[in-house]
Amino acid sequence: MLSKFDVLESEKQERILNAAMKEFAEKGFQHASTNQIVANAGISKGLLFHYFSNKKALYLYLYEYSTDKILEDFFGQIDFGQNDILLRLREMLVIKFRLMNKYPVIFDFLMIANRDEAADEQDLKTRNQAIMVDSYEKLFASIDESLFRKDIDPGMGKQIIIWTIEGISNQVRAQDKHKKREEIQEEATLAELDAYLDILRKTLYI
Amino acid sequence: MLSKFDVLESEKQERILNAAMKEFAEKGFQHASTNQIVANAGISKGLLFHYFSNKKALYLYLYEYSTDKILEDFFGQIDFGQNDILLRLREMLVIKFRLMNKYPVIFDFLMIANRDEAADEQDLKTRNQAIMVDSYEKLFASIDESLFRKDIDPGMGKQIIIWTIEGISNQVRAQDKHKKREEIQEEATLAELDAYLDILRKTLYI
DNA sequence: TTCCGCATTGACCAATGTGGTCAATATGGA
DNA sequence: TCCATATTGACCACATTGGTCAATGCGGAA
Repeated sequence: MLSKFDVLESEKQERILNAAMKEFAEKGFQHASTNQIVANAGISKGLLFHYFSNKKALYLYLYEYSTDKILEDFFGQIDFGQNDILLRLREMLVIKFRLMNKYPVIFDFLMIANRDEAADEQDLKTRNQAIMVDSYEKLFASIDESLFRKDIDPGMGKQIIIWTIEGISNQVRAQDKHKKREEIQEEATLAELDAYLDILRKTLYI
Repeated sequence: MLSKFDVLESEKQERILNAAMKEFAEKGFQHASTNQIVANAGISKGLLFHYFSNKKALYLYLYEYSTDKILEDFFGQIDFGQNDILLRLREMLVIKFRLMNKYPVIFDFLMIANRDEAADEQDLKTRNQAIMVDSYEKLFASIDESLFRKDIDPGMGKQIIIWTIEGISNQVRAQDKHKKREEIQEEATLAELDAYLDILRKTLYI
């Protein structure tokens, strides 16, 4: 059954979700302040507790909501037929940009949520962690190792590629935090990414 | 003049410094709890305020202390004559390991301290930031770009190398957090690092 | 043994902030 | 006009905060 929150106009919904995720991501469950959340979301204290029965319910809602989003968007629409790791990772970064645009803190929130001791509900957590790890492994399991130069360990080659793309991704996020948010500049970043992918292809592949 | 704190036996001193840096790194200046710090350090509340007049004085002490350590150890003993970036970065990682062994949270603390809005004392902060940025640039300024393959942009080549080493470094730190701390295993990690450096040399250099 | 001076403790305090409630009000459609 | 729902924010009991200080522990000198 749909809760009162689920039928909100999506703009207000996202304002609340983003404010809450940001607060939890910064301070963890225990030290996150509902006062801060309502202030950032631009709603009254009473309204928040009209939507969610208490702090923990809000947290769990966020957790399920964001894992769902990630699983659908991120793992759901990857083309597992694409066995060239360079192209597959490029695809992932594009999806990540789309998500970061809509929920700027969703990845931060999930990262700390999976490590937060205070907010247990262990079953839910371990279940989702298992799914995540599983999908993550699948992402890099079936890639075509024959593309690599013969004198290079393919596992290490993969790592270098992953770290490079993480580096670009983090660099974008850092820039983005200091700037006034307009839109994450996909085009410019993708051009940069492609330049790096060219180098990696030229050097690591046959 | 030496404060009461400076003449403590170094074991106790480090216990207090590490406890305080950890707390500030986790929660930022405003939300860090002196109660937590004394609990983690295994001393009484009164003793902490016997050494430091208040929370801010403790914070500033930590800030100066750790920037000093970094500037001395990290930037002070790098061989700027070594223009092969691969070798120079290897050197830096070794020094980083040594520091992380003694002060497991020193880098975390400094990273958040430089961004923390609440604990200003802006002059001190901007001064040290300037020094850091300056040194950081010097670290990568004089490297020998002629070592790179002609068909590779040297700036991008550098970045790939830096990101790879950051990747290894982060991976070690993540492992280390989950393990019972004995010693950060320099040997094993250095062996792994060298394997990666081999690949990078083979692929990016002439 | 006595005594002194410093190291160390933790109960205590006013102040601030917490998650959560609820009676009062705004709002918009019938 | 009226009602049901959306929304507010003052309010509460309670926890935690940074910081104090009278009381105690303790090692060495006499």
